[in-house]
Amino acid sequence: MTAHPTIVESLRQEGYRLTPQRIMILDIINDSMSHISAEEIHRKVQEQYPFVNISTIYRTLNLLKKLRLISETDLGDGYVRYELLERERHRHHHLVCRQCGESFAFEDELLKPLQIRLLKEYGFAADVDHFAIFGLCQRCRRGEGRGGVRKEGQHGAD
Amino acid sequence: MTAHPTIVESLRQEGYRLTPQRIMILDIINDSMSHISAEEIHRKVQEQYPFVNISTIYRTLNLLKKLRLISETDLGDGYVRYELLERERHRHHHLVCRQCGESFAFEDELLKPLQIRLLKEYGFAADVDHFAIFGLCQRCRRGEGRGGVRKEGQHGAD
DNA sequence: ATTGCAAGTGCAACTATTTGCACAATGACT
DNA sequence: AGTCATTGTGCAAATAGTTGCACTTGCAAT
Ligand SMILES: [Mn+2]
Ligand SMILES: [Mn+2]
Ligand SMILES: [Zn+2]
Ligand SMILES: [Zn+2]
Repeated sequence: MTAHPTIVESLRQEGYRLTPQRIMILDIINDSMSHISAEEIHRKVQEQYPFVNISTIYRTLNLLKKLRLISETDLGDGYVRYELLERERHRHHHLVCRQCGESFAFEDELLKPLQIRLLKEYGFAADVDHFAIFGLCQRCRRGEGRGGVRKEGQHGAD
Repeated sequence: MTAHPTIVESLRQEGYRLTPQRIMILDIINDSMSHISAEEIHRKVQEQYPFVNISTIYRTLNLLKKLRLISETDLGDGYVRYELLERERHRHHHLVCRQCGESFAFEDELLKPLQIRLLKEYGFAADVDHFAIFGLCQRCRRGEGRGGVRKEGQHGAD
């Protein structure tokens, strides 16, 4: 319970209605420690209230994304994943290894120079909310291709 | 006819079979002046040979992508689009305006510093083949929001 | 508390893309 | 030219995600 009241307020302020579905979804994203998929959100919502349809989840996620309250990212596991967008503190992005599937966070600071050049040279204001950059991690480059092989898809029971 | 013989050769050299489907698909991507979708490729293939299934298109695209012969990019119009990856010359990326939908190319050179820092500081070898960075273009930032409104989806007849 | 209506929801049908499986075709070896 | 193992293909069924439409609900004005 209690999605950042800040967020709930900003929703109402923008003229959007505070439905129980929206509040539940926000709570779940807020309580989730990391990137969460629509399917996972749907399962958790249904534990509380089983009549919520998956399309409502997607519609709410798209709204929150449009308002830049959450990020939407493909981290390469076959599901689009969502995360609260902290407006002030520790903005971060991810490096995703194509071989082992591991995901490493990196600081927003590394993207600032690019952002600045795009603005200066092209007048383009890049949305730098939450990137995922694919490639090969250090371990995999060294041939220490540890067990974990890239998995795509199929939401299973946890 | 005649997809870069270089590419056809590299396919055979890697031990993949040269089926008429693969050659047709490569020809179409090669002849296409810009980013092309799976559906568009399928339509063009079917003009020549109507029995090719769309799943073959996707499977071939996934193969060519794995071999880094083509790039796969979401340019925000609701379709994943494909393009030959020139290995040597003029590698480029795109800035996509979330408001007007316009797409502007920019040189790979701008991503080099980031690429180098990721390698030095994280040991991560980023695949920098063909990025699409979303944001607001100069015109739209200035409020000159020219007509064109963001369109998502629905492949129509051209 | 009641009303009215625009915004939101559930449902079913649809879209793009993936996958399992039985059958067909490639290309290496003869 | 013919054989054969293996790879690739077509088809149908599945997947995640979207959308039109009729019904419900939040909420502002009374
Ligand atoms: Mn993250
Ligand atoms: Mn391009
Ligand atoms: Zn790795
Ligand atoms: Zn624009």
